[in-house]
Amino acid sequence: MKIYNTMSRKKEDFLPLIENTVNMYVCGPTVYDLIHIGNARPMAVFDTVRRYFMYKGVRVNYVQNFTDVDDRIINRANKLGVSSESVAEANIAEAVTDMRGLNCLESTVAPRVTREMDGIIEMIRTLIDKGYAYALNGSVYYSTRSFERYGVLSGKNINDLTAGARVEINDEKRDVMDFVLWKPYKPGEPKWDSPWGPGRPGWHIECSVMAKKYLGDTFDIHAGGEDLIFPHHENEIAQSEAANGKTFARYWMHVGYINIDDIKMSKSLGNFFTLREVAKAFSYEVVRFFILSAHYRSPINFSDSLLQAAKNGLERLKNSARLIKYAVENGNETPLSGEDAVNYEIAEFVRRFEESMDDDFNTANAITAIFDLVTFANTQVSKPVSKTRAMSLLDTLTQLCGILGLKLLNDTQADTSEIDALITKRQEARKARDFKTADAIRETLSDKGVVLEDRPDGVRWSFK
RNA sequence: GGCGCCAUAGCCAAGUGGUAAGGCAGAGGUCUGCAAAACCUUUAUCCCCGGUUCAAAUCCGGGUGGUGCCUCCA
Repeated sequence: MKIYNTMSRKKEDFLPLIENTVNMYVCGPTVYDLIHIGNARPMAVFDTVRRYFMYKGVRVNYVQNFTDVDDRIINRANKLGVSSESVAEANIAEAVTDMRGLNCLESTVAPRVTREMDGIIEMIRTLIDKGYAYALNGSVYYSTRSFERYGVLSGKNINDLTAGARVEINDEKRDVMDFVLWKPYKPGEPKWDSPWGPGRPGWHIECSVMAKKYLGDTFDIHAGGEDLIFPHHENEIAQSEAANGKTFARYWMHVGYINIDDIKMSKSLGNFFTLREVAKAFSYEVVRFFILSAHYRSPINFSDSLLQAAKNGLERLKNSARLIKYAVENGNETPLSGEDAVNYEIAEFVRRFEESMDDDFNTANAITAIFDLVTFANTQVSKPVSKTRAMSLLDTLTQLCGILGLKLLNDTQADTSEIDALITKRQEARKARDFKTADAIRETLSDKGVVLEDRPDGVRWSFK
């Protein structure tokens, strides 16, 4: 398996530190509001990465944090006249709802900054002791120039940065490129005690601390959005490697941006959508499918028409699952000739799927393999087919889609006798050429989520 | 100013040396009371110029256009 490593800027063979276990850390959202679709991309992508590892028989320790102390949360809380804890608490709950909606597996650990203060203070103290950080007037700063490798991940040179960076004026810092590890308390903000006085941690230190605590000094994959490469991940490396004296993450994975009209979605431009509103207009599943339909490192545009196209494509997969399921329930009991050839074909689709996923999680190509499987399966089940053959088609399709976190069949149960009665009634109407009534009944059934197919051999129905 | 990325059909999107996957949309066909679904057929020489090579969308150089990071952001 190959993974593109942002650090080396090339695809590398992936070799986990511990056999059969992958430790990965994914930077999670800052919970000041509902998460937006930009947050949804790493969630969907790295959940898929995780599922694929699991499919390969590898255990995954998946850590995704919630940043629950931050300027924006504080601003929000002050605006609403409530505590920042309650803002964070409420939005974590919302984020969890959204993540479940996206069908993301629960994190092995979902740490929160506010519960990790001891570790944070500990690491800051270590950095000061080792000469990488300095305390000043209640603040603690990291001295970037003390860390020789600073810039390795983003490919930036400190001197180039200082030349053009629009840095806020802060005469206090020894160097404009230094970043804050501990911020002194200001009225209206939450605070924790520390050796440097009351205050709160800077943004970057939290991930260094939580990754160390839950995954160790060195772990396999550190993941997040592309916009975290600099300065966030760069700073994490500086902190962790300086404090621990070891390699931090061995592979860095970053998802591309989500754009609106080819322009990056951003807070400052205000051109963003919450995941909640998009899921309402389409569905979480469509969002997930849409995200996975492009390679995770490419930027993707977001628009209604693109979502609609994704929705239609996903519909095709679901229809296929329905057709195959019907064949599973109604197929021949005894195997037909040519089962071996079919099994060989099926294995070939799986092989192609894996080959694509093994190549830096190329979900776009993996989906192609699925579509080809679907065409094959649809052809198979349009002819007489055995239960066992239909079963292996269905198992394969649902398994591959399951790796992508897509559920094709919904398991809603309803009173089928009522449905059967309506279908009988409709058939009588059709026989009498009373198509108006027949179509009305079809409409009624459609509202119940029942799809009808009039076939030469009778009516077939299934839940959508 | 420094450092990057991208440019493939109407739309989206794979494809890093051997003569263009897939999806959506469109067109035609099979099936059908009409639908829906499905299946079949059909729609590109890969931004431009030059170079390397037996061979380039794929490598190199130049250009054009777009965009990102250097500030909070997934």
